[in-house]
Amino acid sequence: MSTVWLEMPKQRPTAAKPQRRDPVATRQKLLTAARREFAKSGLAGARVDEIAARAGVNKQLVYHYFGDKDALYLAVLEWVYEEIRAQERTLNLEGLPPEQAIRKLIESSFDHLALHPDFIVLLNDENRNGARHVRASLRIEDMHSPLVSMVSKILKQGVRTGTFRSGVDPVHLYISIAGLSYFFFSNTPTLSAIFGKDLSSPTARRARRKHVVDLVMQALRP
Amino acid sequence: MSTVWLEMPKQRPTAAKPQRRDPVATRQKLLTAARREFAKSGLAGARVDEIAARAGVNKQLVYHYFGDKDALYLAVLEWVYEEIRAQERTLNLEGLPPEQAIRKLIESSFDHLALHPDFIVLLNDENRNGARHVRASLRIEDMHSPLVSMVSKILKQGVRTGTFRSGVDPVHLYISIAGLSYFFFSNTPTLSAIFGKDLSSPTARRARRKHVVDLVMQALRP
Amino acid sequence: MSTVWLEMPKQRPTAAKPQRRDPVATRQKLLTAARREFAKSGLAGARVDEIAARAGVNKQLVYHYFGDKDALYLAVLEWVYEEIRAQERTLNLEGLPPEQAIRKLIESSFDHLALHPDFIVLLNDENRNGARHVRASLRIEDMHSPLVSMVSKILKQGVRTGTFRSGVDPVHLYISIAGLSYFFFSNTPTLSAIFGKDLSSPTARRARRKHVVDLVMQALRP
Amino acid sequence: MSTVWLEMPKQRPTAAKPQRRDPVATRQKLLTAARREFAKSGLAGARVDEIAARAGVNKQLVYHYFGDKDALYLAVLEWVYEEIRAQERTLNLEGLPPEQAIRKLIESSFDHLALHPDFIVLLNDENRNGARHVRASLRIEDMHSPLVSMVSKILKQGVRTGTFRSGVDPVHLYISIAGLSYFFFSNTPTLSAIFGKDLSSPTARRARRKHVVDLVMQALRP
DNA sequence: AATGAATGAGTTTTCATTCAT
DNA sequence: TATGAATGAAAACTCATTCAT
Repeated sequence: MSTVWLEMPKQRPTAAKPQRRDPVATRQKLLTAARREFAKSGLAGARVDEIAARAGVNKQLVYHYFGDKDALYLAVLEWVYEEIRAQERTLNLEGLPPEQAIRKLIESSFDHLALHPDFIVLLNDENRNGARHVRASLRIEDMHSPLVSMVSKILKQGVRTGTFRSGVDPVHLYISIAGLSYFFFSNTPTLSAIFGKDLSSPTARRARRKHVVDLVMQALRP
Repeated sequence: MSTVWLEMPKQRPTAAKPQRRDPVATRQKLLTAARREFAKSGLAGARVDEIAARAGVNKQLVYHYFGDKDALYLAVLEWVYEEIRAQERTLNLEGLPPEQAIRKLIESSFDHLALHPDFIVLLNDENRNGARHVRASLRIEDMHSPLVSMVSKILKQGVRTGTFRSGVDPVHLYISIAGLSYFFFSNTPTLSAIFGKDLSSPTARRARRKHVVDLVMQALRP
Repeated sequence: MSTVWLEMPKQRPTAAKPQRRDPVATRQKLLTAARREFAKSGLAGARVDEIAARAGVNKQLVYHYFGDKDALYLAVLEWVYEEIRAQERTLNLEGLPPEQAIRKLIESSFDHLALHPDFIVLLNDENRNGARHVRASLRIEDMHSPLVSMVSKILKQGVRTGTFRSGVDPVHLYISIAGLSYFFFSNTPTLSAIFGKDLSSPTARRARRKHVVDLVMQALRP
Repeated sequence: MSTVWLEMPKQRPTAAKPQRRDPVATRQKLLTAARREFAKSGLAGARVDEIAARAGVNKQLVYHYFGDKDALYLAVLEWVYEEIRAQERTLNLEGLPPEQAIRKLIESSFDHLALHPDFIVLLNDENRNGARHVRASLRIEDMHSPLVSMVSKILKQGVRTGTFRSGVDPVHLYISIAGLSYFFFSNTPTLSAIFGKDLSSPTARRARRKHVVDLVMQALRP
């Protein structure tokens, strides 16, 4: 599970004294700070001042490196999308038996959200305004997930081997797998309040993870 | 399915001289306008000016009737929660056979979101800030859904009659039913962009509805 | 010669205590302050903060009453144009003999600029950007000066009575009359510096006034 | 008529390897860019960034070569003043008969403004702030126009030969000659708008030129 | 109840200028 | 000489909220 975005920008190894000017590091610091601020407060609620302060740099550099608040938001979105794709690339579902492959997909999908709660918040904002940035981004367009076709392959294989029932649409299955985890993480606070039950605890998470895996696996039985 | 919020503000009754002052109507106009504005722009992005303009009344009345922007937001939240509970009360699942009951629950859950897309947006914002308003609201606390215990009953009955398998947690099943629809509606824009496929069309919706019902029903088989 | 713009906004006569809220007065205070600031610093150099401070009101009221800086600038332009037209309307050249009429026109043209030095500065900025505001203004469009046709009439009459030579284009004569004064006032600082001679003194002005009148009158001799 | 400022920056000479560093050329490129930017936007409206971009060099070089924005503005002013003096030096009015001399002076004055429209805009800004730069410039001080004394000589000679009337002040005549052209060019946009007549066309210019020459020549008749 | 004026504290963005390489 | 990073002050404009009528 990648945690790249939490790492500090690499120091140039040969530099004796700490670099006072390091554009790459500065850009990364801004991006990291922006990710946190946007996740905490949304696009409209985020403050450029706050982002610069978190990054420990001058506010003007936001404009120097990214143009404006909106472009910075897009850069963050591209980052988190790249991150999720990177994680997907590490799955290597191909060699596995259908059942194991689907199970692994569900679990890693759940775990990714658990590890990157900001992803959800960023996406929610993006969806509210009609995916304006995502649709405009060439980079994200190029990141089309290979998972749907993979899910399709796995389903077919599973049907062939008698592991899965037929008639399951791979796109919708993928959406379901994502949604079963996404909604849980996304709505933990209101669900906890409504049910009077803390769903953010590790125990509750484990229970949810198990439930999601079970639900999907049972649903796929022939 | 209640559609109260789509109704036009009450017409002035039969008074000869058009009534310039109508507190109830004014309050409702503000609430309706606020619901739309908050749904469109989120809590931080919503503009009090815009709400007043949409309602066609003076901005000061927002403060007169609701105190401040935050309280208005809470009032909107209470409204949509009340709405969803009202809808749930109309279900009358008790008399139905378990399978039909669950199916009806899933479908009406899906349909409610389809009809009230703003509900999702409002909840997302609320969840981002830790359900601050919901937890503070006594009214919402009183609206604890009776559905969980009902789902529990239905599940037990289904197990008894051999319709359902055992071992399914009612709370998580409820969350799953909600999440399978919620995520689809919530993320339609980004999903459409990523999959290069318009998920907002009636056809796509129908397909999703069927998939969700199938998935859950299949998962509950013994 | 109108000095309207220097007057304080009228107090409401019946108000015992000074009005705390007087939209008309507030608007006028802003307009007056803006006129001075724009004249001093030009459109780009003027500061909205400074205008509000000069007017003694909150900066936001600039936006409340005028929309933005640009619209405020246009309002000032309309004001000074209206002023110059108002002054022209008071001339009553019709009844005068041609020679007196032209002389009066030259003198009052000179005097208006002497009295309203800001007019020049405002116009210069407007001309630099291609008369963007003037062309967009319906009010200024409606203020077409009646002077050109009047000059035309006077010239014709003068030719008929043998006072003036023929062949003088009225539009260009009007421009010349304006230009002979305008340039003097407009460029007083650089001309004074270049000629090493203070052209801003009352004596120098009187001399210039006489020169302009003489030049034009002599040029019109048959 | 000098057109130096329209020329492209000097081509790199015959050096085999293209010369990356050429202080003289860089300075000139900056000056040319600054002239255009100041003419377009005025001192306050001009952007150092834009000047550097137009010049195709790094912004820092503005400070390296000129100190600050203000000093760059002064350098531009000195340039245009030098240009106008250079043009005046080429007139050679001395040998001409008085009438021809004055006519030539008027025409070349008109033509210079026609060819260098930016001169006007630069001067307007300078005049608004009281000729601050011109007064501070030793170079401009040294450029005192020899024309006034020349006009004086021409006038005297003309009076002697019976060509001109007496009593015309040479300084004011010079100002008038300048003003009759200057105002026309300076205010073309607003005048065109107000008169509903395009004064920027070649035809309109020719008519204006003729009018100005006529007006002055007629005014000087005995 | 209802209106519009008025406010003060922000919020994004701009810009001349300086620093480090 | 030349570059691009970095800065701080200020710019236009926004916005929730309160005041006066």
